[in-house]
Amino acid sequence: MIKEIKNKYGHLFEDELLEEINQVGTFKEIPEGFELIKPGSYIKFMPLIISGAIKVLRGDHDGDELLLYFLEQGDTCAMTLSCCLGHHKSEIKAIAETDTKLVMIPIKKMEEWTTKYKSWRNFVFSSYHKRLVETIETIDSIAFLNMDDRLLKYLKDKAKISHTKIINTTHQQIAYDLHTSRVVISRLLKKLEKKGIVKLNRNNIEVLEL
Amino acid sequence: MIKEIKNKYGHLFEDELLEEINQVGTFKEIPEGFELIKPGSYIKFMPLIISGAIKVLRGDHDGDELLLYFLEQGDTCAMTLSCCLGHHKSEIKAIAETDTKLVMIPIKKMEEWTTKYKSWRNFVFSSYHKRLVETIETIDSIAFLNMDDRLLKYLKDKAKISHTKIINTTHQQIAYDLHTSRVVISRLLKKLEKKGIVKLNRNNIEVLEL
DNA sequence: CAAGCTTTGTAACAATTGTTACTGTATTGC
DNA sequence: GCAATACAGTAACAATTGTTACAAAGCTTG
Repeated sequence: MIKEIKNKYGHLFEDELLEEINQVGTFKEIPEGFELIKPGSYIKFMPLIISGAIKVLRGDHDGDELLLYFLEQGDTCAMTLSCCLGHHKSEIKAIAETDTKLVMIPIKKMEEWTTKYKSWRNFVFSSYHKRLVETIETIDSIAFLNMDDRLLKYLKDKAKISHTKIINTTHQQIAYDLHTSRVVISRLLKKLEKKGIVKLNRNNIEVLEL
Repeated sequence: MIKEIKNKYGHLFEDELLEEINQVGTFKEIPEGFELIKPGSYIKFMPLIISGAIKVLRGDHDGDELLLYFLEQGDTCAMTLSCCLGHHKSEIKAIAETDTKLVMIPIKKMEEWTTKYKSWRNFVFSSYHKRLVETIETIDSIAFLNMDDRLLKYLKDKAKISHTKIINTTHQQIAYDLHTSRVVISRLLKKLEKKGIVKLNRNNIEVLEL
């Protein structure tokens, strides 16, 4: 494990901290679609992402949901952080977007490390910052964009995160992520196809313009 | 100054830190409507709110804007925090919602204190957490609620924050905060009045049901 | 108080998004 | 292969929100 951690986090953390991560962390390989965090559950571990991608959604009481942002290599989940440090319930849902490798850190170490390592503190602060900025960008999309532009942005983000132009998903799944209906997505996708921006197939969408 | 800081922050910070705040902080009284943070500007001080309230908005390039949340006594601005620590530009706008008293902390002290004081670290973490949660709640409103419910929530929040049932504002101002048009707000307010939930006057709205 | 400005009310209409219903076509499981 | 299921296309319509336009009422200032 130490090699992969060093590879992805070596430029951030000092050797001593890397060694501690190696000691107390648990390496995990998560398959695409696996639900890492369920709304309402208590979180006992904090994930450091080695490779792959995780999508983080807001889920309300009625089963409505909405994509907040994606996490990539080098990221951690700020909601997890604050749930850990504040011992709150999770207000979110996290699902592996692709096959993902990560290291689970017991929450107990978190507080210890914030005291002990400056690099860890900076990492935590910068994670919070990134997540806050991304959440606000999500607000931008919902508040300032029409559904067609939100859809296009969603497709581009998804293509970027999984490093492919071909997105394997259904219209219904997109509808869930954007909190709208399947019919609306089908309609707008057809419009995008007519404009030559995407190519539609069963269970997959090819983004032609990136 | 020390008395007011101790009064509002005494339960959070140890005496030594309170003393430092007293030494390096600048006490300020801000009138209602004063623009504390402009989008695109660099921030050099971090405000600790003693009393009053500040509203924080997202402002995009085209002059579109949207209310993110209110800050109250005991709060600080997480965006400021991360701007300070990360030396980023502000992506937001902050305006005094009521007459407000606050202490401005030079950003240089921030990092020093995160190393030195555990209580300060916890304060910063908890501020981030609160802001992240509130930002996500704002997403809930925009994504899951219709404009009439958003409007009612806005009115109740505003009444709560300024400790009064009577809100002094114009329909146009509400429209800016909720990023819609004045006509829409007037229309929905009239509906709320017919339902007996609010009473409308020129330049003020009385919220009857809290 | 008269002119000008701000604020609010309202109607008529447009655009966007949401809903229901029904179709056809792939895919899966037996 | 056949039935069941999942997925996508489309139309027709409803609801919500946005836009334009104009009138009336209240405040401000000379």
